[in-house]
Amino acid sequence: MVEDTRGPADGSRRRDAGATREAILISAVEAFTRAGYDGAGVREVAGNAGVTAMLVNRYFGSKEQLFAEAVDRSFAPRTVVGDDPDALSEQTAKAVARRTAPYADDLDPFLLMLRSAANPRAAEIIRAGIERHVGGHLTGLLSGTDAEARAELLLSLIAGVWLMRKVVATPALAGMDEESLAVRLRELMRMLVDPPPDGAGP
Amino acid sequence: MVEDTRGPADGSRRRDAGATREAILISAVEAFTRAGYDGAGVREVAGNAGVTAMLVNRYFGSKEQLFAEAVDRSFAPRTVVGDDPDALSEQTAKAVARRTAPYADDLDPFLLMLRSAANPRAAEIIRAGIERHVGGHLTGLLSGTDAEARAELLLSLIAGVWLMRKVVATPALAGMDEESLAVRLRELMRMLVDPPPDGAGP
DNA sequence: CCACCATGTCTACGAGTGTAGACTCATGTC
DNA sequence: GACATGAGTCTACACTCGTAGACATGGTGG
Repeated sequence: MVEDTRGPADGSRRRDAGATREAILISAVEAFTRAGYDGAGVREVAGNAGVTAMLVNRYFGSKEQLFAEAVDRSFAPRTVVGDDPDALSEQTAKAVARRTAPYADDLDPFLLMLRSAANPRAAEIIRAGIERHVGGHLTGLLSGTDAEARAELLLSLIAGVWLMRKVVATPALAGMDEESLAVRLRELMRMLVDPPPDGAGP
Repeated sequence: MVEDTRGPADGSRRRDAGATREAILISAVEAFTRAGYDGAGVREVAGNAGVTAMLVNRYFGSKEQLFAEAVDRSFAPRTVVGDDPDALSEQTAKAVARRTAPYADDLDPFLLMLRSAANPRAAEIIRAGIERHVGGHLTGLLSGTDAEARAELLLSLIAGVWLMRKVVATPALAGMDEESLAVRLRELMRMLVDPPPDGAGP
């Protein structure tokens, strides 16, 4: 009886709206992270959740709204940037180096962003998600002038490394060991975090 | 007589294989830069070149091969990173700040990359294109240890800023004035270009 | 015990995709 | 002036996409 390919073993979860909705959302995060907004289909998301495509639209309204909730779910936990302002450079650099290592393929919000930003609708949703979850939080951790811009530059650096190391897979960066990368990144991040260079007064 | 929408006014270029091929390639660079590999269709590329979709495949074999040639064409001219090793940080920082300004919407290879990297086939083609055109050139400009990795980190920084400022359009970075951004970027790039920190001898 | 409503599925549509084969027509040479 | 060759087009196929409406079904309150 191999009738059902994936999902909850065809008998565990039946007629449980909350659990089904959750399963769809989790499947959506996984699919959007792996293939991006345009590359992931509603049928694929539904299939990996053990339901039909129509149920996705019944619960989430449309693919776009499903993506919006998936972005929220993916960006909500702070897995990359920590909470301690003093150790921000150190911890973030280590986290980026570790989570972009070749063996690690977690479900990172950065991967979801990089693979979905090509679509303008998706890009707008991502922008809103960043502003709501990470942008404000990160800006609050920084002190000095241009905190918001420096926070977004920090995100730019992280996203760029993620892109080149994991998505495009440029050889030297993809093969770089975690320690060396963490050292380089920490120095770069220190420049954005610690000393606000500021314009010298006249 | 508004029978033909775009292209060479329906009478200028007729039965000129070379010119037609060139027109298709230019149209492809524009379309792939604006919408990415998945977002741009062969019919759209053909239409903007004033021909039919089939001619594209007749000249380029397939959409994938067309994309490969478009990547080559887009990455060949060195418009962002200069040729002078001494002024590399200064010139590159200024170029990035200027070409990611809100008013500027040129046909940048970085935009093409960012909007196409979601597709794995396209990502592989882009990786090859970077290695062939910019990677080696940039590595040659750097001296010291880990030149290749530092070159790719430089590209990561550029790509990240391009992504956040132009594609995702994060507010603070999108609205940042060119001068301030150039200053920040120059300092960050100096750290990757000028002094190879190197491991201190034991 | 039965009816009801939420939960989930089936069929289908219209549009769009990349691409293959057959076709038309202009152009240059004998 | 007829004809071969190459430039370009037309029609069509097999497929996927997101989504709408009608239908089936299971758990639960009366």
